[in-house]
Amino acid sequence: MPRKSEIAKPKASDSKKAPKSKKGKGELLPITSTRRWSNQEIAALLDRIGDILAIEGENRFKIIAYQRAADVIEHSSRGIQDVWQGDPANLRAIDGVGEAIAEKLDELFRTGQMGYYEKIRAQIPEGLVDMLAIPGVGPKTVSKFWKDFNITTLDGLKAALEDPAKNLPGIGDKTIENLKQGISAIGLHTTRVRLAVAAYFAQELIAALETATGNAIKNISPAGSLRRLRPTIGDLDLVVASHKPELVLETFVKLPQVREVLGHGPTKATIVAHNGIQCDVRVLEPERWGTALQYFTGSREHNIRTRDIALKKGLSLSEWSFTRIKSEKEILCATEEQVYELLDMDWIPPELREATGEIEAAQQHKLPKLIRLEDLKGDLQCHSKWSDGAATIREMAEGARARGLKYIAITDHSKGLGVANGLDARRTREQWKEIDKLNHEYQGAFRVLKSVEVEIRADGTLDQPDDLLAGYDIVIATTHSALNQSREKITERVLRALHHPLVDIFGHPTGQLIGTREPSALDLEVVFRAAVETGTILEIDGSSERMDLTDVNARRAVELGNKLVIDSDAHNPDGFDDLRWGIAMARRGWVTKADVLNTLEWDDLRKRLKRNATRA
DNA sequence: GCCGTTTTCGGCCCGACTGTTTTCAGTCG
Repeated sequence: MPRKSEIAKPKASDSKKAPKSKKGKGELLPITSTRRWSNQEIAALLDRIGDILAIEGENRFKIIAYQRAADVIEHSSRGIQDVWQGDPANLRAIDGVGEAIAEKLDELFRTGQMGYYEKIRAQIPEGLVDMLAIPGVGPKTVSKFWKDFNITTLDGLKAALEDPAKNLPGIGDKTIENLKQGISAIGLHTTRVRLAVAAYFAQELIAALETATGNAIKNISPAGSLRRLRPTIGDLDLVVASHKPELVLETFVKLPQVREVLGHGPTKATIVAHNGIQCDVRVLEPERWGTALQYFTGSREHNIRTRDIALKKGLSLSEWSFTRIKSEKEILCATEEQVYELLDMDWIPPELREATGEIEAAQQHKLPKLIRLEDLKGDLQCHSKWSDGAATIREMAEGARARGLKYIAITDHSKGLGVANGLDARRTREQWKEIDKLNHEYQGAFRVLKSVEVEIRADGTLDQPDDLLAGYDIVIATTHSALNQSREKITERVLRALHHPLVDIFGHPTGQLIGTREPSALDLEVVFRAAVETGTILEIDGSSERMDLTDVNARRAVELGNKLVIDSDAHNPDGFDDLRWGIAMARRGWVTKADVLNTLEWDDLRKRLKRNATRA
């Protein structure tokens, strides 16, 4: 939920110095030439404008307008520059983008410059925005440093805080201490962790808190971006229903996982755990569970919209309750369903609460029926000891069976990927014999598919000959090397593979590794259209490091008519549990069961494959 | 700066916690 940690890393491939807001050391621009702008960069630029305006003391609603536009653009499933198409009027269709911002973005796309930004950034000292990165320091404080004390840089502030002779009226000892700590902590609390890491840690904290508080806790749930299953999590939010909030919070801040207590009041506490994850806990009475959980799940923008709808119905909505504005009478909601019902909406799955159309859909009773984990009948990417996996094919099959799956494709790597002990033709045919034997044993109760994760070479050719590719049940093609190719080059390379008649699936399309490797420069819009045209299926790789396609990309792909598969990319039997992260991305992307082909039985799925369609 | 099933003007979500300028502004979520 926190605005300031929602800023995704700009694409490394797109710019050397990308716009950044609130995160410190964010030298912005220079904007010098026309090029392609990622949504993240545009959002960061608009946020930056908001920051500057805030320091200047501008009308706060103007600042909010820039922030909201940034938020919408960042969460958009389409590249804003693609939407633009040379006409600012196209940008006006984006919620939160009006005439003024549309004109400014138009100028940015046409000229590579934004005059307004250049103008306002020249009005304040360069270093002021960097100081916003200090936790607890906002625009008013920065403005005070500047105007009252003539402090305009982080280093200047640091020196002033250390200087006993420096008189800083209005800044007490406690604040000075907090500022010193805050400066040294810049960047420490802003790293987002992967969804899986946050989810498992939340489980651990919840178990510890429940054990330590006896029966004081009536209900407890993750909220915030974790409950919405965003690919990465900034802060961990937990909501607790209890009649003993003091006891719960006293216990919480003393848990062994806690490194530092940042705040501790009667209903709320904030801590930093030893693993560096910041965690907020809120406690309310069980009678208020519905409004509490709804509010803390967010997103921020979803809440603003829902509260606005409440206002139009004469109701004020907070985490505590609804309140009739005229009579000041409280209406308590013990469930989230009641909250949405009072707003005349269907209950909205948390994964959709990003203010990207779910509210309108819920009002019109047109929410999609999202895919569920139990809808999956098979997994079309996993690995065995034959390449870089840790288990035998039999062990993998048993792991999948234990989770209710009916088939898996063993997709050990092709030989070009030397690091992964890739298979050549001879070993491939040996592996097929083992699979045949296993399938014979299963007698139809389970099926192991002959498959390969074939490497798409830098020039777009495949790493295995066609006669070998023709022998598999199904083939998934992926890129692992030369991921830093230019947009044109890597797109052309992938298109070549999509047009290959024996490539059934294009796996983990962008090659991203969350927090480690940015997505490739691939033009997904072009790739998605080509996949539809060629009948190539796109993969959501659920491995918690990949989650690729991500939510917005999956949504766009389905909008364009693509079919998907959701795979675990498991390298050991427990790896099949990663299917849940793939499902998370799919659900966030509004994906339904009908969009995902491995919800089908193998016999039905087989008929949908390109290799079999083209033969028929 | 954005927006409209009351509005093209006049609104814009709501509350917790902290520190200090002791009654509330600033920040955060």
